[in-house]
Amino acid sequence: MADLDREPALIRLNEESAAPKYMQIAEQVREFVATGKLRPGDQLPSVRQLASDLGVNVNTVLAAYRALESEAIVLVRHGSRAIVHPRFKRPARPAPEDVAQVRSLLWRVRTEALLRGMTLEALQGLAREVLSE
Amino acid sequence: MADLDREPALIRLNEESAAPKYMQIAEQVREFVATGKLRPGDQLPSVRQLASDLGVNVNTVLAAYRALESEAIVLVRHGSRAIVHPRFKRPARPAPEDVAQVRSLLWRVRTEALLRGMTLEALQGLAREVLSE
Amino acid sequence: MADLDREPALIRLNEESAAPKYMQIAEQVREFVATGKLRPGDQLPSVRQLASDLGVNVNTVLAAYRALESEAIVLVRHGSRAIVHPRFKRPARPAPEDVAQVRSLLWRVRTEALLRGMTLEALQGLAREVLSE
Amino acid sequence: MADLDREPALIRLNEESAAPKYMQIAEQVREFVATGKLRPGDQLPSVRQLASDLGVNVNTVLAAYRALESEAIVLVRHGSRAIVHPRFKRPARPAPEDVAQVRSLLWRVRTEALLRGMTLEALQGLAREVLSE
DNA sequence: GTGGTCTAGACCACG
DNA sequence: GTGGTCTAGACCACC
Repeated sequence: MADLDREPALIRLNEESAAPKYMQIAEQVREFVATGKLRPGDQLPSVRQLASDLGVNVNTVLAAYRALESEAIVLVRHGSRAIVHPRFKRPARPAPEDVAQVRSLLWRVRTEALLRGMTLEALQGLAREVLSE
Repeated sequence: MADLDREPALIRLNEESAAPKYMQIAEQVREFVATGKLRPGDQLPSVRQLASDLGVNVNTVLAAYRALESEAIVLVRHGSRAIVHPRFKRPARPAPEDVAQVRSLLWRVRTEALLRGMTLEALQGLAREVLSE
Repeated sequence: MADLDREPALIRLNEESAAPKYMQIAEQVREFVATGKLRPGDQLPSVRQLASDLGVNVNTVLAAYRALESEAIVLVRHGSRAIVHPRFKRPARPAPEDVAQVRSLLWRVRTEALLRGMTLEALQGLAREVLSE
Repeated sequence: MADLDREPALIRLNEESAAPKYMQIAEQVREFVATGKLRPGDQLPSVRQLASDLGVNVNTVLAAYRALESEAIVLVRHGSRAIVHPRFKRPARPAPEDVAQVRSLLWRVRTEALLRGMTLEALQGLAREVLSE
C-alpha cells in the first residue's frame, strides 16, 4: 500500500480532546495498521514532516512513534524513516488479558453511553455499525 | 436503595492500571450510577472512610468526588456526606456530540481488539455480551 | 410588627445552593431586618422550632443566630427567644469600608452577569428593578 | 491581546477576605475574561509562576485553574500553559436560571447596603457607576 | 519548560 | 461526625 504521507494530514489532532497529542497520533497509526491501510514495511511519515504538518514539537511525534515501537507495531530506525514493523502480524488468537482489557473498555463505553442518555438498544445499534464490515 | 457503604469495598483500585486512582474511583461510581446500583439521593462513602478502605490519601478520594461533582453526578456539601445528585437524570436523548464520542470510543475498542488478535466476530460476541441486559 | 413565626416557613432553604445552610438562614433574617419586615425587639423563631421546620440540626440554626449576633443584628438571650437587637439601627451613613464592600459585590454581579450572557443594559434594568422601591 | 503575565501581579490576593485563595484567583480571572482583558486563546500565567508571585502553594493555583476549567472558561492541557478556552463565548442570551441567580445576588447587595446605612439612592448611584460602560 | 498525581498532615468550617 | 483549604514536597507525564 502507498506510504502514509502521499496524502498528508491523514493524521489529525483534536485540540479539544483531553487525550495527549502523542497518544492521538499513536492511536491513529494503530487504526491504520489495524484496518490494513498501513501494512508491514510501509513507511510512516517522517518525524519532522509530521511534526510540522501537525504544528507540534518533534518530540511529540517521537513519543508517539516510541510508544508504537514499544508495542512492536512500528520499527524506528536511526537515519531512516520509521516503518510498520515488517514482522508485524496480528496474533492468531488474543491473549486472555487482552480479551479482559477489551471487555473492560466495552464496559466503559456502556457506562458512558447510559449516563449520556443512550438506550442499550441504541448503543447496540451503534456497536453493530462500528464493529462490522 | 442501600447506601454504598453498607457493603464496604465495593470500590476497588487496580494498581496495575495506568489510570490515576482518583479516576478509577470516579469511574466506578459512574458505573454504579449508570446501572442504577446507586440512585439519586444515595449516600456515597465518606471521603475518610473510603480513603482508609482503599489505602489512599483523603485528597485522592476528594479529587474523585470533585470530578463527579463537576459532571453533576454527585452533590458534595460541606458537613454532610456526598450523595448522588438528587436531580440526576439521564438525558432523554443523547446530545449529538455524546453519540460521536461513544462512536469514537467504539472505534478505539475495535482497533484494540483487532490488533490484539480478536476477530470481528469474536468482538461482536463480546459486545453483545457486555452491552446487553 | 408580628413575630416571624406566626406564619411559619417564611425562611426556606435551598438544598441545591452552594451556600451553607446557616448562611442561608442568616441572610434571610438580614433581609427581613433590612426591609423592615422584622423590627427591633421582634422575636425570631425559636431555635428548636425553626430547626424542625427546616429539617436541620439545632446547631445549624444556632450558628445562624450567632452570626447575626456578632453583627449586632439580633440579641440571643439564654432561656428566651432571640430578638432583633432592640437598639438595632441602620447607621446614618455607611462606613467607607462598607461602601467598598458593596462596590466589590457589585463587581461580582457584573462579572457573573456578563459571563452568563447578559448585556450591561439588561443588567442595569435588573438592577433598577431590584434596587428600587 | 497581551498575555496576562506580561505585567506580573495583575492577580492579587486579599488576605483579609474570607474567600479562599483559590476562589479569589479564579474570580479575578473570570473578571478579566468577562471584561475582555483576557480573550479566548490567551495564556494564563503558569501555575508555578503565579504561585510564586502570590506566595502560595502550586496546588492552590491549580485548584483555581481547575475550577475555571470545570466552568469551561479555561483550558488546561498537560505540558502547555493554561489558556482561556478558545471557544469561550458569552451565551447570546442568558439562561433563565442565570438571570434568577443574578437577581438574587442583587438582592444580597441590596440587603447588605441597607443594613450598613446606605440609602437606596446611594446604592443606585453606585450601581450605575459599576454597571456602566 | 509545562501541568498531573499523590502523599502526609495541619487546621478550619459545617451540621 | 462530615467535607474544605492549604501546605511542602516527591515524582511522573507531556511538549
